[in-house]
Amino acid sequence: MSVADKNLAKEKFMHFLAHKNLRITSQRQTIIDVVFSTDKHFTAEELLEWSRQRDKSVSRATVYRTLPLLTESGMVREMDFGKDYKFYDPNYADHPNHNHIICQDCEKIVEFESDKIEEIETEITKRLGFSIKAQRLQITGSCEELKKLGACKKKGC
Amino acid sequence: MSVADKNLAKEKFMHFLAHKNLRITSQRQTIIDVVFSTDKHFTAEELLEWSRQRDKSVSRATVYRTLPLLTESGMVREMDFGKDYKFYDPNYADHPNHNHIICQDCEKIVEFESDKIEEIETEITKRLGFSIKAQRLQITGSCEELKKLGACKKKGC
DNA sequence: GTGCCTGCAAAGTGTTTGCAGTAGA
DNA sequence: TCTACTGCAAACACTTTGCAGGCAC
Repeated sequence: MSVADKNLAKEKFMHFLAHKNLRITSQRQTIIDVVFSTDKHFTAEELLEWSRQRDKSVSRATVYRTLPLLTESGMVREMDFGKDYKFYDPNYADHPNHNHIICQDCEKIVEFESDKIEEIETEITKRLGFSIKAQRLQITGSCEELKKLGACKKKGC
Repeated sequence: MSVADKNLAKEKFMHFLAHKNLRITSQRQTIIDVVFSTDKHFTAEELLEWSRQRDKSVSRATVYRTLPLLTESGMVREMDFGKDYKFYDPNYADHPNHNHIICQDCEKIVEFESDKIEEIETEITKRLGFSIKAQRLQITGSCEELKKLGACKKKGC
């Protein structure tokens, strides 16, 4: 995702806030700057840490209160791999149809797209009568390092 | 899943316990009976409730300590839909490749199978070099009742 | 000035665990 | 007998919330 795209997403989010009569406080500004300056997937705790590096006054509560706004706006996607904590994906705005594979050891997350998912959706709609709101294919597996070495050197790469 | 299949799964699980030198206590027996007498997906809390109806002495701790054994044996599958609690699927032994669609209102869960998922897995393995351990395609949508009435009458059907 | 927003700390929720007594094999 | 197993309650980890003061607009 290019810098220009990132800035566009950021701007859209600002509009989203304005539209809902929500204020752009300095803490929110910091959090937004952080989110829209990375491609990395992150956890709430990581977002707090990164934000505090720029502005000590950002609190855990504000991070947790801002994350739902980010997901509601569609600029960030929440991901749940069945771990205790959730991951957030800041690349969602540009690629709303991608899915994820996570390494079971180092938790490296790789994105991918596949037309076949849409095909499955069509199949489901016809067969079961559900209309589909959201779909997420989340795959757990071994990255190449884990396969070769039996363990990954660093976590959360 | 037929009654015969259920009993087979139950028997397999007993073997699994015996093989690991684990005991069949009366509480475990109750939990096992409950699990292998339903087709329904359930939560830990529901399993506790149902078990207590048969035997008051079953505690929450024992339920939580037994669930990992059930999943480890392959007779039950753990499912995570991003809700606070996990669901467990007792129909996994017979249909190890099925996936789930959950209604966003009443949380009704419907199972389905599709060859396309395997195709996606093959694609991933080739393209990204990951080997796949587990996959969960989780679809959220509206069941027919929700589509027609705008809301579902009962939750957790 | 209005009321949304903040940090703090306490509360909440699903799940796990230490302990001392219990019971299966 | 020998230990795995049990219930209980406290502990846990992540997330949410009540409150009193603060700040964007």
